[in-house]
Amino acid sequence: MSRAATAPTAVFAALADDTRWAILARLGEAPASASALAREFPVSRQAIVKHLEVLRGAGLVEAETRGRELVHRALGGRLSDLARDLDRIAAAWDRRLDDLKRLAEDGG
Amino acid sequence: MSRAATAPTAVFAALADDTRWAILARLGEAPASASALAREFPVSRQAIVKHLEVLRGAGLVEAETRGRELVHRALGGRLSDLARDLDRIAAAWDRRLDDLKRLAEDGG
DNA sequence: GTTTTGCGCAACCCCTGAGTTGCAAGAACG
DNA sequence: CGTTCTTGCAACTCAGGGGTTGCGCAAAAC
Repeated sequence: MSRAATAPTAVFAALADDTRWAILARLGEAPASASALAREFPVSRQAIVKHLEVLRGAGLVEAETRGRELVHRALGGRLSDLARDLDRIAAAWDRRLDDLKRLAEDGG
Repeated sequence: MSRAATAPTAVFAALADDTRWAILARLGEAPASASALAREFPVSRQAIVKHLEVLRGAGLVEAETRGRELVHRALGGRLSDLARDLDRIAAAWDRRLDDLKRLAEDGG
């Protein structure tokens, strides 16, 4: 229970960009290298590289050297962890909201 | 099935800021007005207002006029929807990864 | 061995967004 | 009515991040 369920803003920041999300989704279909992605996306290879670094930093992507290429693949683990946290947080909000409403009705 | 499970980057962007997340978490505990939040957080009221607008735009917060105050409260709905989507996406990634590995082993 | 092809580093541009201050207006309460 | 509290709009600053280009280098490919 030592996971940081308090402020997952770092992962959110990694997911908050459209290009980056597109790259991630693409890697979710099949692994690819930066150069390969640069051929598929309308941005430079360097832009792709930066995005991949961010994604790797957030634990959403893993890289492996294969030949002279650096192949990246999407990891579901971090994302499903996040999903679990978000669900718990959302439930807590709604529960507290209900408590407040109940108090107001009982008290009025 | 018309929900945009493809690119939830808008909601992510709303959640990607530490201050904004803190405000949202605070609203999850109990509703509050912008001025009230400005007294609790080390930023100006205007900054709070901007954050609240972003959160409202993302469907994470709802506002209601109460007396002369505008009271905001956190909504869990959007967040749990997002959690569901993320979980499905993560599962798809891992499934595809397994398929690829299986193919590689069978093929080799 | 020469020519691709892919990666890494660095410098640079530019726009967005977080934050600030200042001021005007309107509802609550004395 | 006057004061106070809260809200809203506007202009401004400033750092960070997405994107680009250029160059050098190493590993494959031929």
